[in-house]
Amino acid sequence: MSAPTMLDVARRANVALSTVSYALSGTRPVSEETRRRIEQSMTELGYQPHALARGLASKRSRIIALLFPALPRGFGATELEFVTGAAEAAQHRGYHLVLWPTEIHGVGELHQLIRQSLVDGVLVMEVRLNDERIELLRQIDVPFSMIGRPASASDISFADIDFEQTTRDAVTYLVGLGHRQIAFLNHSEESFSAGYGPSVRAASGFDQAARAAGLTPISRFCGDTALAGQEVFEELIQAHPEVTALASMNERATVGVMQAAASGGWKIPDDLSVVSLVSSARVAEMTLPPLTALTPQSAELGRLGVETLIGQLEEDHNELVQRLLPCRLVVRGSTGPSPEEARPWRLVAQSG
Amino acid sequence: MSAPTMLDVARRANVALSTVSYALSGTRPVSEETRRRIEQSMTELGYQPHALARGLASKRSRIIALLFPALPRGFGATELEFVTGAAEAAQHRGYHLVLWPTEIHGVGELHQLIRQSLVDGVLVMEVRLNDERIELLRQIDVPFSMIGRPASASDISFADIDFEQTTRDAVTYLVGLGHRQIAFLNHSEESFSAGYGPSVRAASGFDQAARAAGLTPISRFCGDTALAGQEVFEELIQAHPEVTALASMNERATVGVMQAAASGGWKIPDDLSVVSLVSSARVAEMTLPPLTALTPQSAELGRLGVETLIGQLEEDHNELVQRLLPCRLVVRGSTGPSPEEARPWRLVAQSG
DNA sequence: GCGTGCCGTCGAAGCGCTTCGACTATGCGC
DNA sequence: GCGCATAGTCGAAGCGCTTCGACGGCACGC
Repeated sequence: MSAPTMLDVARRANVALSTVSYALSGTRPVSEETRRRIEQSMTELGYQPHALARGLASKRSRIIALLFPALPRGFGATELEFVTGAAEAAQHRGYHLVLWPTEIHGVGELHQLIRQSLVDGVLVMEVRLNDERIELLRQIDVPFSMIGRPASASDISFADIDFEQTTRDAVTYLVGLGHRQIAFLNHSEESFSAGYGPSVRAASGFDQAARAAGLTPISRFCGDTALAGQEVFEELIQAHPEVTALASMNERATVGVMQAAASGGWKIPDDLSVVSLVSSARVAEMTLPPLTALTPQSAELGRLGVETLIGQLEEDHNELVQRLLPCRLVVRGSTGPSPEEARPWRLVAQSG
Repeated sequence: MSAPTMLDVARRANVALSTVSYALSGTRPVSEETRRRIEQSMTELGYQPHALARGLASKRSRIIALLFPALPRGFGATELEFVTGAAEAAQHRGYHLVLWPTEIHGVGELHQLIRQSLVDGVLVMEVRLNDERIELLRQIDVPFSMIGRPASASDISFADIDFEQTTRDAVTYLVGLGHRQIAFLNHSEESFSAGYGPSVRAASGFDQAARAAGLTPISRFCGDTALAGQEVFEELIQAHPEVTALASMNERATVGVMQAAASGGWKIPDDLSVVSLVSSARVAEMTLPPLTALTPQSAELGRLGVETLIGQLEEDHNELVQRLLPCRLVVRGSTGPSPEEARPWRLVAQSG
């Protein structure tokens, strides 16, 4: 009453066991007639190949590991979508995805896990600019790919959000609405100095885009709390009352900004436009008005990461795949035309 | 240059292959001296057992599947914590966790996956009150356990949030602050009628707790958007201006409520206390003031689910484990004493 | 007509492990 | 002193699959 094996299928179809294997894998030609009998025999028995046996014999488990930092800060809907996107893509390609939280017991344990020959390759998430996992994987010589990327990734495959492009898109969008005084709200200065990729890349994208548009870049670091956002906003409008638009990389601070703005009598989007960068719909829809946001194609990134890795595993030419995906702009209620454009008296009042 | 096998270890230690196996598993006694030699030989070679071979021979893969609905309703930080908690627990027990998104291709595919003998057991997440996956798993006769639970789970192991207790805790907390007019904000009426567990259970918990405290339960259904929250709040204070506290199961609506309250001139928590049920810290800290919340012990639930399942797999007595975990109250800025208590003139004004 | 090649199939040898049966050496009861 | 359990070890038989080498047949070229 246990599961049927390949031998059962073979007997029922009156062929050798190996022929069934060839019919299944296509490794060697099998006549039309024989293939038909084998397939019928398989469906009749409800045969499913035994994953472990297959893996042991072929030395390819068709399992890939998803490496993610345990207890990460700010793990949210976006990251979850990476995971589900990756899992779906893997399933689609006939692979399985195992979850390996790391960094609790350090990188040594990772080495041991890989030596168990359970996985064919590794997909690394939440890659930091300087990530010891990457170096280790390279040394072990296991196929891997990343979602995100370290500072120098010249020879590794990855899929990542295009933070610079995303920031430029935000600026372009705001400039198109007539805004000329645009502020950029980043994560904390600590995370920036620590080389947190998104923070660094978005900042550079902003400066670049602002200069290209002939604007003076105004930037602020800000802790990842609503309260910090509130405080930074107060300071910002003190220092730059002329600001009409804000592009924020910092979701949690953004909420604080909006509430501070509201209690300060600023109407969003009439007096101030706010666009949230790299922000999931889930968060963007949590505010009033809902945030115009540049939303990462997270599931797509997860999918890409898996595809890239499987490509490496299945082809021999082992080509480098590096993909940067920009975020998609979803206009909601938090952005509108520049007040200086819509209500030019403001400009007059200021210059006067 | 390939990985060392058990045979390599055996030769180096001058013992039979099977002796190495016994030393490793403890299945049969091995003398102290022999064990020492074997262990030394293993560390010298950097031996790691081959997971697939072990699984094939022992008929136990030490892999468990985590089943979760793809594109589920409001998959957020809480659910992600289930996953990471489960993955960590599995790793800790020497198991691997594979991710199986389901329901895109229906339940039939699940059956096929299980027949591949890749996994020893299944952990089901986001269980609905009437969940076909449960019935299927039971038929296939594969060990499984759940995070969440269907309507009738008399004979299945699970770990779930204690929604009823959580709601009672919220009411008790508010009553302790002097509130006597407490409203309950649920998810949409559709999800309630569809038998969405949290919605149904929390509602019953609220009615029960309110009656027990001698209060008249006031409840509202509400769509899962800030805007819907706003509208429901307007309607609610129209119908029940006496309300001083709100317990909400609906995170997204809660945000709308708070903003509507703010623009209506209500001060939180002075005029209105808000407590968010089954809400992650991540969301609770996104508002101003930050929300007092009952936060689920998500990682713990994931851990419990895995432990329960592994227990089933490893012991013979296959005992039933059903655990309900209440949420933990974290007081933040959105709750305070009842205004009627703090400022009794309000009461006078109303009665006059 | 006979080599040459390819098609289609078979049998057997692993993949690296677990586990069973068997064997020896020892200790124990009586 | 003999039987009998038990500790400690070994060899071999799988687990269910992939893959290699081999072999018979048929088509082709010349």
